[in-house]
Amino acid sequence: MTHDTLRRIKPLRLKGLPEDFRLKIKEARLKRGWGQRELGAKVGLPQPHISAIESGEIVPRFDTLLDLVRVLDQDILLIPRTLVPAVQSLIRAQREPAESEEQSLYAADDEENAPKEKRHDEV
Amino acid sequence: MTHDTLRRIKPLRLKGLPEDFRLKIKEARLKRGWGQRELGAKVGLPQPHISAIESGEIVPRFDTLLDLVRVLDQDILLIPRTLVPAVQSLIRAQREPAESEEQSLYAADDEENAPKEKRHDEV
DNA sequence: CGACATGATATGCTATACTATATAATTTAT
DNA sequence: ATAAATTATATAGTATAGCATATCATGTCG
Repeated sequence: MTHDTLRRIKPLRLKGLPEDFRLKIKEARLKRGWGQRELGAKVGLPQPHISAIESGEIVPRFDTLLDLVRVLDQDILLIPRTLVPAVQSLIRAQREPAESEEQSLYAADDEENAPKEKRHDEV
Repeated sequence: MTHDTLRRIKPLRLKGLPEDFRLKIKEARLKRGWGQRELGAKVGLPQPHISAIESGEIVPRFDTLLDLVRVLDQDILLIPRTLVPAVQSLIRAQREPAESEEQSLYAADDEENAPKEKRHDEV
């Protein structure tokens, strides 16, 4: 019964973390030019575990998730329901380039670190 | 700097959820006049487990926590670090009565439901 | 092509969240 | 003070997150 194979064409319903959490984590990781191994190392998790979290194979403990998002310069907050839309638009506003005629002088620069080239002989 | 964590003689360093999460959950529960048993029932957890979560004895899985806060009319969001202060003051603003000369017409009414009297012969 | 980096999968083991239940300890009400 | 409700603790079993490691598949680049 719980097995409904309604695997849409798209999101591939899994039972792990909410999709937006998974996507944002992965996106933030890639934006830094980090591999799963590198991210895992920073927080003390093995690469396969990062893979399992990002793919929704497992749902991590709260503290594990918190560690993860924090090395990605994010945080997890408890938000009253009525404030959720406001907070989300705040986030979106920062995310999007702030489209006006004039570009703002400073890029919306969160976690916008140079992907930092990595050589193959580095540990 | 941050909010000086007054780890006095008391708090007895636990490994559970962050303290503010635990306190806010408990506060929201009490505000509704719910006991641990009642809260647990709404989300399918036994009372001792709620106790363990609130007291910091354990750190729950993310999905468990999410279920919990949602029946308390709250949500958990991923916030970019730079936005955290803004979001927090948004929350505080709503929390606090908005102290001005004129009171606002409508109370800052989140989760501000009548504690709903309960009689002892009720199931 | 071959060397290498990355991510996905698999296995065995350990730690612990979670379930279910009972009961003690506290708090609140009458 | 007694009863009732609420919360904390205890025990035992199950499910699964997390750890460590190896391997496979894929992609990139020289």
